Amino acid sequence: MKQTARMFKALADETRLRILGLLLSEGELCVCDIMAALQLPQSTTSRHMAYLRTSGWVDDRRSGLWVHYKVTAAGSAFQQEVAKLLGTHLPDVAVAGEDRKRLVGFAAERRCV
Amino acid sequence: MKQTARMFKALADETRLRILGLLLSEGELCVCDIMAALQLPQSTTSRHMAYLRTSGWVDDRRSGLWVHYKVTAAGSAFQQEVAKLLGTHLPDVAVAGEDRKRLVGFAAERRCV
DNA sequence: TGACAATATCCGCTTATCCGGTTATGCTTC
DNA sequence: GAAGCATAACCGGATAAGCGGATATTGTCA
Repeated sequence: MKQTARMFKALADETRLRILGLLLSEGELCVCDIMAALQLPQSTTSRHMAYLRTSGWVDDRRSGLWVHYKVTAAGSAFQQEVAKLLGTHLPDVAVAGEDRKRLVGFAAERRCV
Repeated sequence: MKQTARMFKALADETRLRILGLLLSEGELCVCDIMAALQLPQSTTSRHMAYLRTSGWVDDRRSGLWVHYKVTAAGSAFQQEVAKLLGTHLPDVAVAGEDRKRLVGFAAERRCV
């Protein structure tokens, strides 16, 4: 039960929901993408990514300087069901659309591989 | 998005998850049932019920001295999907079984209608 | 109306969480 | 191996959330 609460704690913050929504609709993104899309300072972004990582929502992959994150596929069956629901719901929220728009705008100057 | 975060905030606490689990498996319960099943002081129980009520997870029904709570059927489609998932997952958690057992034990001295 | 029972709210306290600036780490390139 | 960039960890302050005892509210029944 503690574990379940921890899992939902990660979803109980608007910023982390926006990040998960973006990852669910776009697939894998690097930290700089997320900073640009959500317009967050680096330290804030990194802290939320660490929270999502340690609570088992995302996996990271290092590639040179850049760290890429994606929603994990290794969670419990329950968690995967929740992720599926989030994937159908979050992209419909208005803020998520704006985040995606900013991400596209950033793609031009994007340097991470 | 804010609304979604608020909805998950209600799920980000172990006690509230236990309460919801109990309501999902048992249907309607009064506050004294929940106090007995979870072995919580009255003020703590009431505060969590208020939280669940104002965050739109439960409906209350007053009957004389007693207030009965049940999981609402009036939420958004998304919320109802989440509730369905909770209903299949929460009862499997060990603590939930103990809560149900204590509830049965309390039934004898139970006076609320 | 007065005593009592069930629930809600208030209060003071402790702990958790969020934030952004600053500093540290780790990788790459020259 | 030094410089530079992307990311992570740390820090201190502000806000929010949890807790349970005390008190208030609301309903019941004699």
